[in-house]
Parts: sequence; structure tokens; C-alpha cells
Amino acid sequence: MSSLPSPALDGAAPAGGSAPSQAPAFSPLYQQIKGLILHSLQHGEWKPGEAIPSEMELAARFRVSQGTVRKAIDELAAENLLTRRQGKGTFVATHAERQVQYRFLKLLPDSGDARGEAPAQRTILECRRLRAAADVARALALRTGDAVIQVRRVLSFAGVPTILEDIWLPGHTFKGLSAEQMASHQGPTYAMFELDFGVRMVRAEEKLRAVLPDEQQAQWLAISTSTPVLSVERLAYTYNDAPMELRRGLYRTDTHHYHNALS
Amino acid sequence: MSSLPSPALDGAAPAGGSAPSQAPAFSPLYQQIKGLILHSLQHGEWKPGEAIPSEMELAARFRVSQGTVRKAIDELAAENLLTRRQGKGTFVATHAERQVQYRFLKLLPDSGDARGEAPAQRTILECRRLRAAADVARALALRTGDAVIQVRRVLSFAGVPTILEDIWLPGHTFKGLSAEQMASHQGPTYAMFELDFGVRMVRAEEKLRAVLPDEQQAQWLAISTSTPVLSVERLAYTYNDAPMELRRGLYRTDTHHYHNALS
DNA sequence: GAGTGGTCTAGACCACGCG
DNA sequence: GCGTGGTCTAGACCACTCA
Repeated sequence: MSSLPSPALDGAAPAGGSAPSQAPAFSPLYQQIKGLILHSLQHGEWKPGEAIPSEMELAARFRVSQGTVRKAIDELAAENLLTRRQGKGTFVATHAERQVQYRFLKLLPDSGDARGEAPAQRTILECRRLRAAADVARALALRTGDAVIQVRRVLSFAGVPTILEDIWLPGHTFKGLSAEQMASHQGPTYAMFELDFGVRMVRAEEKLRAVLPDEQQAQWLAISTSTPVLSVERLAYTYNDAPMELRRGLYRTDTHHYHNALS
Repeated sequence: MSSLPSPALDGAAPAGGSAPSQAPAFSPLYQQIKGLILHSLQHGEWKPGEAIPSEMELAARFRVSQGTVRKAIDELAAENLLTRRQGKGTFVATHAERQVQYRFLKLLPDSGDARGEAPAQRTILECRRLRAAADVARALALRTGDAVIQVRRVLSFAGVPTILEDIWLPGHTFKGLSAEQMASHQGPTYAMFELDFGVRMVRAEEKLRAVLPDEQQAQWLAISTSTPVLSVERLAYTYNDAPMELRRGLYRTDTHHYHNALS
């Protein structure tokens, strides 16, 4: 309404005086609104699974039209941070939702039903607190020697060991994470992270390679050392593009395959 | 305007009489407009790289408001079928664009610049016309024995052979495709397909596995048979979800990795 | 300065979920 | 029947491109 498309909300005031070396960085209103909603999301004003205020309420709060907050929410929904449900409201997305469970797991059985019923049996091999090696620290934006928690586990589908992975987490954020917790929670591990540690994984990047397992790895996966496996290194991020988890996994691809949709 | 949100455009008339076993399948206006634009795209009313009519023109043509065609175009742009350029117009997307070249190629060098300058050197090993085997036919929605063109090639980066792949194409659509053509065109192969055959690849699905190369494959890739490689099977689709290309590739992952962003 | 896409508004009405 | 998100409109103004 009265608020101009000026940077009143994002603080990027155009310099009046000296040489404007950079572009004025025009930022549309809905982007600023998006930033405000994101801020509330980050700071836990609404928890995963909860409804956020209605579009009308937010429009009133921010003194903009419904259409503007609508566009902001549209983008956040497209990024999987929010979930819209017609007639009910807009909700903070969560990895616990039936629909998008295991959103980051792209391994599918070769034959049969999409994401076959069996929700993976977890075997925790290790869960300990240690000091971050250089590479792990760099990935997680920590300093070498900072406390991290390492979890090693095997995921089995229909009784067949299929994934062997190491998980590294910042010790500070995940203080108190136990093997018990890793083993016995219901549903996706990322859902447990949300519930028990208030950490929501928002996006991730993976690097894939074909490798041969070593003696011990082969044993855990019940294959021979001459059976190639898929090496998957994943860096998962929370809000604000902050890295929060490093995973190094070995996937058996004799019974499963990594599925990727390109568009 | 005068046109109600009735199915005047998509023909899904709600049954007046007998038991409506299915939902009336309400389809918003902008979806119908999207369908009409898609139809024009499929039938080549506007060619890859060309501008489509302005939003105002389309709004007038379809007798709807600018906002409605805008939403239709928004979705088509999100699906990479159109490209918007502020101040210039909306263009039919193409694989020849500098920006999104090699959009479907997820292999990156381990160290160094994103998509390092060298645009891959192609070596065509084979290019022949043959009858489709059962699996190839099924993938391409052909009948076993139908004509297909098979191309085998090696892609090298900085002189190092990195990808060995077989490509199968429907013989009918790609009639006359030659080894010469596969070898000497500029830019992405998919851009050549657009220019020479009017076929635009819109999306694709890949299945990844870790495998060991056989004797001959290892030779082409200049590695040993005990070096695991990434097996990538890709099915690429044109408009209308029609499968148009099957690829089976072996990627070296000792110097490169397959990169995937999850969100 | 004309034309294109991009933003923002205000208001009407529709489809959906739930009490 | 109410509240929520979803659609559609009409019009104003802004940012960008190009001649």
C-alpha cells in the first residue's frame, strides 16, 4: 500500500553520494516478504508440520496485498520449505510427511513397486563423538578438531544389506545424539533430526562415483570385494545454506539403482 | 471475460445424466491455455530459439486476461519449455543456449572450474541402422524389429576418454542421421537434433549403477577391467512424454564425478 | 519512446475441508 | 457456513531492451 518498493525492508539502501560501483540491487516486495517468512521459519516461529498464518493475516501483518504474500509463499513452496493444502492452510514442510518421506533417497529396487513398503531396517555399527578431520571440518564449515558425531550404519531392504554409510554431524548442534536414538526412531532419520534437534534439512548435493569396496565394507554389504558399488557423498544443508550433515555412503546396485529425473 | 471457467476449451464436459463415477476433473483456465500453447509448441508453430507472441497478444488471442496467460507461461518456463527474457520477450527453449548447454550431462571434473571450457571431443565408433531388440523397442515405445539407429561414441575431456555410450534413436524420426553429422556438429548433440530433425528433448530419466567394464569397453576408456565405472541408462522424452532416445553410457569416475542437487 | 516482461494492487468468485 | 487456498480480472506502474 503506502510502502514503496523501496528497500525499507531489506536495508539495501542505494548510496546517494559516491560512485555506485554496483547495481542498485532492486529487490521486489515479494522477495522481501519471502525473506521475512524465511526468517520466521529459521527462528522457529512456526515448527515443522504446523500451519503458518493465513495469506490474509500475513498480508495484514506485512501491509501488502494478498497477491504479494501469495507469490512469496509460492516460491517457498516450490523450494519445499512450505506445503500448501487447499482449504486447510499453509504448513511448514517436514520430512515426516507420508508423501515426501525419504525425499533425498534416490535408490530404488530394480523390480517392483515404487519405494516398496519395507521402510529400511537400520543397524547402527557405531556412534561416537570425535574431533573433525580436515576434510570433514571443511565440508561442515567447522574448524579442524571441532567436535563432531560420527554414525556408521547399514540399511537393509527386505533383509538384504544395501547401504553402508558414515554420517558426520556438528557435535554442538547434535549434542547427546545416541546410538539408541539413531536405531529406534520411527520414519526417516531427517524427521528425527527435526523433532529431537530442531534441525530441518532443506536441500543437499551429492557426488557419485563407482568404486570397489574394501574387505570390511564388502563384508557389511554381504558382497565380494570385486562387486562395484556406488559411492555417494552427500552434503545436506539447513536454512541459510548452512551445511549440517556429511554422508558418505556405499550403495549396492546389483539389486537396486539410483534413479534421477532430469528436467 | 465472457468465457466461463467451463471446459469450453478442453472438452471435459461434466456428464449431466448418469452416475458421475469420476470427479468432474475441474481444470483451471490457465491450464487450458497452457495446453494450447503446448500444442503450438509441439506442432512447430514457433521454432526453438524463436520468440512466441507477447503476453498481451496471447491474451487477446485466447480471450483471457494477461495474468492468466502469464501463469500458463510461468509453468512452461518452470518446465524449461520456454525462456523469459525481460524487455525482449518469451522464447522457445533450446539446447543450443549458452546458459543451459549440456543440461542433462551431470558429469563434472573433480577439480577445477565448473564445466571446464573443453566442450568434449567426440569420437564416433559406429553409426548404423538396425532392427530394435525387445528391450530397446520397449523403452522407445516401438515394436520389436522396428528400425532404429544406433550410435556408439566416446567423449573425451582434455584429451582423456571419459564417456563411452550407445545411443538408440527411432529410425523413422531420425532417417538419414549419419556418422558425419554426429561427429561434426557444433555444440550439444541435442541442439543438432533440434536443428536437423526438429526433435526437442524436454526431460529425461536416468538409472545409475556401478559396474565393471568388459575388455573392449575398458580399452575404449583407457582403463583396466578392474576399474569400476558408472553405468548410466538414460531415457529422454520429447513433448507429450514421448520417449525419443535411449542411451547407455559408461562414465569414468576416477577423474570426474556425477553431480546431483537434491531439493 | 515504444514494447516486453515483472510487480503490485483490489476485488470477485470458485473449490475444498471441516465443523 | 465459514475460513483457507486457488483462480481470474483489470488496471497501474516499474525495469529492461532496443532502435
